[in-house]
Amino acid sequence: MKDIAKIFQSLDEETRLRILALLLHEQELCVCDIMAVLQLPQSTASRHLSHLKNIGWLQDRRVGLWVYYSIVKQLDPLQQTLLPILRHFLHDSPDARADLERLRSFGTKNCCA
Amino acid sequence: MKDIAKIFQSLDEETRLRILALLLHEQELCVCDIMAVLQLPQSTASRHLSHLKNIGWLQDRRVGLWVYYSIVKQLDPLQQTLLPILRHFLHDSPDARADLERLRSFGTKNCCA
DNA sequence: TTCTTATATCCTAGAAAGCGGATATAGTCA
DNA sequence: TGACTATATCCGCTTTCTAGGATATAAGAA
Repeated sequence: MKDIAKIFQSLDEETRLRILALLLHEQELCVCDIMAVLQLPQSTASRHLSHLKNIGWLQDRRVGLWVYYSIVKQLDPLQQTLLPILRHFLHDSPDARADLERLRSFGTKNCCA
Repeated sequence: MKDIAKIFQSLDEETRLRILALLLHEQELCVCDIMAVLQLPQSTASRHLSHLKNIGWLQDRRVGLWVYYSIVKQLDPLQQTLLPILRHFLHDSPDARADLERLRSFGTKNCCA
């Protein structure tokens, strides 16, 4: 039951939902992308990403100086069940749409491009 | 997005999950049932119940001195989607099973019986 | 009205979580 | 090696959440 609560807890914060919403549309993103799109200080972006990784939502892949985060392919059963629900409900959210728009407009101008 | 986060937040606490798990099996329960089964002080039980009511999960019905809580029939879309998932995953939880067992063993010996 | 009971709310303390600047780490390049 | 960069972690501060005893409210009974 604690595990279930922890999974829901990982979704109870707007910043983390925004990160997941982005990664539901983009294969993978590096920390600097997240910082730029969500306009977060580096430590804040990194902290949320590592939280989502610890809970099991995200995996990371280091390429040189950059670290790319993506959604884990084989999620835990509850998370696997929740994923399409997140996709559906976050897709309707104006905040998530705005973030995606901002991501597109940045194009390849970011640090890791 | 804030609304979505709030719904997940209402599920990020073990006590609230235990209450929902009970109400997924029992049509309705009064506060004293919850107190007895979860072994919570009265103010704690009442606080969590009113939290779940404010978020939209529960409705209450007063009968004399007692207040019976039950799961809302027409939930908000996200909650409606999450409900069967909760049913499924909470059903497998030993904690929830233990609570149900305790509820059965109390039978009609409670305050509101 | 007064007493009793079930529930809700108040209040303060403590725990947990988030924030973001500062610092550490890891990798690149010269 | 040393300078530089992207990311992670540390640390102090603030905010948010919870617990549970104390008090208030609401309803029934005498």
